[in-house]
Parts: sequence; C-alpha cells; structure tokens
Amino acid sequence: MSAPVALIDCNNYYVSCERAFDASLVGVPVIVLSNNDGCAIARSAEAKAQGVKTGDPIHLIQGKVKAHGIRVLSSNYALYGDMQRRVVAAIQPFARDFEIYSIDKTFVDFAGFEHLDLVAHAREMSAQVREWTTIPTCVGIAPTKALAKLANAAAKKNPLFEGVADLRDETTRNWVLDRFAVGDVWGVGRATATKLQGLGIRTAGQLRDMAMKQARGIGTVVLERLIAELRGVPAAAVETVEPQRKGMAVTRSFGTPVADIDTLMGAVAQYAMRAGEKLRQHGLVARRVTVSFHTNPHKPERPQYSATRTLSAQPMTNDGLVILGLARRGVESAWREGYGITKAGIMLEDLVEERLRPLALFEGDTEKRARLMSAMDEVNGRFGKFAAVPATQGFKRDWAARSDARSPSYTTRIAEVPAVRA
DNA sequence: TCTGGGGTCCTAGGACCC
DNA sequence: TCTGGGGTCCTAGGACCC
Repeated sequence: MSAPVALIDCNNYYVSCERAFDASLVGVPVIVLSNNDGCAIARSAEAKAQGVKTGDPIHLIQGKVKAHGIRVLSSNYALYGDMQRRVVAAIQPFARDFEIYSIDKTFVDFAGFEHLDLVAHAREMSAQVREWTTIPTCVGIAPTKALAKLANAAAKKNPLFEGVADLRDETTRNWVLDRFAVGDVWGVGRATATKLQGLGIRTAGQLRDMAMKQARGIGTVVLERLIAELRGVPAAAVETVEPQRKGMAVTRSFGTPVADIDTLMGAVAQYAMRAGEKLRQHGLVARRVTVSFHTNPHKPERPQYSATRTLSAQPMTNDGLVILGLARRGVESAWREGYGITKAGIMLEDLVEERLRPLALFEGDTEKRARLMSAMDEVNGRFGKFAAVPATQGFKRDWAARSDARSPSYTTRIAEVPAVRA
C-alpha cells in the first residue's frame, strides 16, 4: 500500500475569505464574480441552495439575486492570495511535505505519519486552519491523489464523514466509487464524460474497472493515468517543489468591442506593461512574446477574426517597454479593419530565471532600463496602478472591464485595512 | 450557455535535417 | 527525385483544471 495522501480543500473559498472580514456576509447567500464581473465563480452554501451554478452569467440570474437578496461581490485576488499564505502556515506543522495545488487546495503527504489516527490528525489540521483564518475546510485521505480528490468531494457532499473522508479502506472506497458520477471525477471533463457514458460507464467504479486499451482509445495517456490512480496505483507524486512556470499571460475581455487599432494598441500597451511587471515580480525573463486578439466567438452571426503573432525578444527580457515594442509590431501586422474586437492578450513563454539569463552579444544599456522599470513598479505600488504609464497606453480606458463591487484590500493595502472603532 | 482569466499537458501535422 | 527511417522543432488545437 502506498503512502497516504490527503487533500485539504477550503469550502467556498472566495466567499469564505470575504466573510472573514465582513460578518454581514455570514449566513446569507453570497456570490463572487469573475474578473469582468461576468459570471459567478464562487457561491456560498445559501447561494447554491437558491440554484446559482458555477459560471452562471450574472445578467441571467438578476431575478434570483433580487428575489433572494443574494449579496454580489467582485473578486479580490489580493485578499484571496494573502489569506492562502495564512491557510498554508496553519497546515504546515501537520506534515513534512505538501504541495500547494491551487489557491484553495493543498495536497499533504502523510508518509511517515501512518502510525497516527490520520482522521483525527486531519481534523486537528482542519481546526487549526479554522482557528487562524476562520475558513472552513474538508479533507480527503487516500492512497493516490485522484482518490484523495474524490475522498474530499465525498467529505464535502456526505455529512456522514463530518468533513474528513478516509478512503484507504477498500470497502469504504468501493462504496463511494460506485455512487460517484463519472463526470464528477477529477480529470474527466464534459467531452470525456459524454464518450464514457456512450460506453455505459456512469460511475467512478466503472471507470476504474475499464480496460486500459479502451481508455486509450477515447482519451490519451492522461485518462490511463487517472484509471491507475483510481485503482490505488499512484501515477502522480505530491510535488513539494514548485515547478518552473512555462508561461505567463495577461488577457482581458473588453467591456465594449473595439474597432480601431489605436484603442486596441492602448489596451495591449497596458497588458504589455503588466506582463513585464509580473515577470519582474517572479524574477523571470521571457524569450517569446505572443500578442493575440479576436472577435466574440459566441456571436457566430458576426464576421469573425482571430489573430496571434509570436515574436522573439533578443536578449530575453522583462522590460515592459521592450515587450510593448514587440507586441506593437505584432498588432500592426495582424490588424484588419472592420471587426469588433472583444478580447486581447499578451502571452510570455520560454521563461528563465533572471539570474540564469543567457547573455546576448549586444545588450545595450539594460541596467538603465532595469532602473526605469523598478522605478515604475515603485510609483505604481505607492500611488496605485497606472500612476506611471507609457504614452501609448493612453489615459482613456473606455474599453476597460467592469469591477463595480470589489471588496477593499483588507490585508494588503494599508489604507484599506478595516478600522475598529471603540 | 448572452461565457473570466490564467494555467498545464497531450496530440497531430508540417518543416527540416541527417 | 515516383525516395527510408528517424529525429527535432514548431504550431495549432483540444481537453481539462481552478
């Protein structure tokens, strides 16, 4: 039997973060919207009970919002990121190794802890997170990551588990797998679920028992690995070191479609500067810069246009103005008149740590530019985003996305720390 | 589905090379 | 060039996840 793995997952994470700082949100239906205030990406239990689904466009559920007094918030990623650090700090003492899988999920390697009552151990871990952050969590324990994810879902769904499901025991495991819909298994999306159902495979138990060869036929090696994991054979380890990231992107939808190149260039300029800033924050430089923009693919009756252009930075760079220069060339070569552009983005690939950057033959005065960039970072950090911007970016941002109901940056911006009155 | 933004991994096909 | 086998690199697109 392989070493036990646990997945600790925060319940309704974004909503729970908001509730940690605003008691009026407790006990009432709450949803948090995506970046563009477009759709619901987090829902409290009360909002779920009113039938709000993940991804519901806000304009489609306005009736429900009014009828049930659902509180609607824009997302506040600075807050959620900061809260995550506190959650991880609470988890840390309960294992030697763990993997921060996403903003609200952490895999915990329980190797070497098998002699403990792991269910009790997991409950203590969960209680520690709650005490330090107020955030409720559920834990799933199993021999593989895929099964730990499934155990976690079971712990969330079935009150019998009281927040911690241990699927190391085969009888319990089979019981859960036979009742678990195949489409809810981690790694089975809509496309694969449809194909599996066509073969009569409806439960996680049936997926586990599927012939590998048949699985390869409808999926890829990824589906084969998933089946191995459902059988209790690990195909993925708990990754304790953060992997080098492969790419980085800044993309946004526009509030209103853009039909002229200057306006598009203004948006692209902002994304390019932001992309450079992100690279510097992570201590990275990039080789490939891709700029892309397209019309709204959800309006098939309109003429569509989609363009991407990839350019190389020589030498590798994290200079926003260099990225902007390349992106500008890309936009100029790809621009076509007569379309309403609804989304644009900058993607950076071939990333390398700045200190490992290969030296180019002719570098130019990179040091001066590096000082300019860090000066801009400082100005923007102190006086707010967009205090210092290149002229291309412009000051009118008609196309800008909406974010009307963002909560204050309680933990990351001194001016917005909540005041306590005696 | 009137649909956000930021990622990863995998596969297929073409260009090119020896 | 009416042509073998094998390798790498690149791009585009699909699928999935949070």
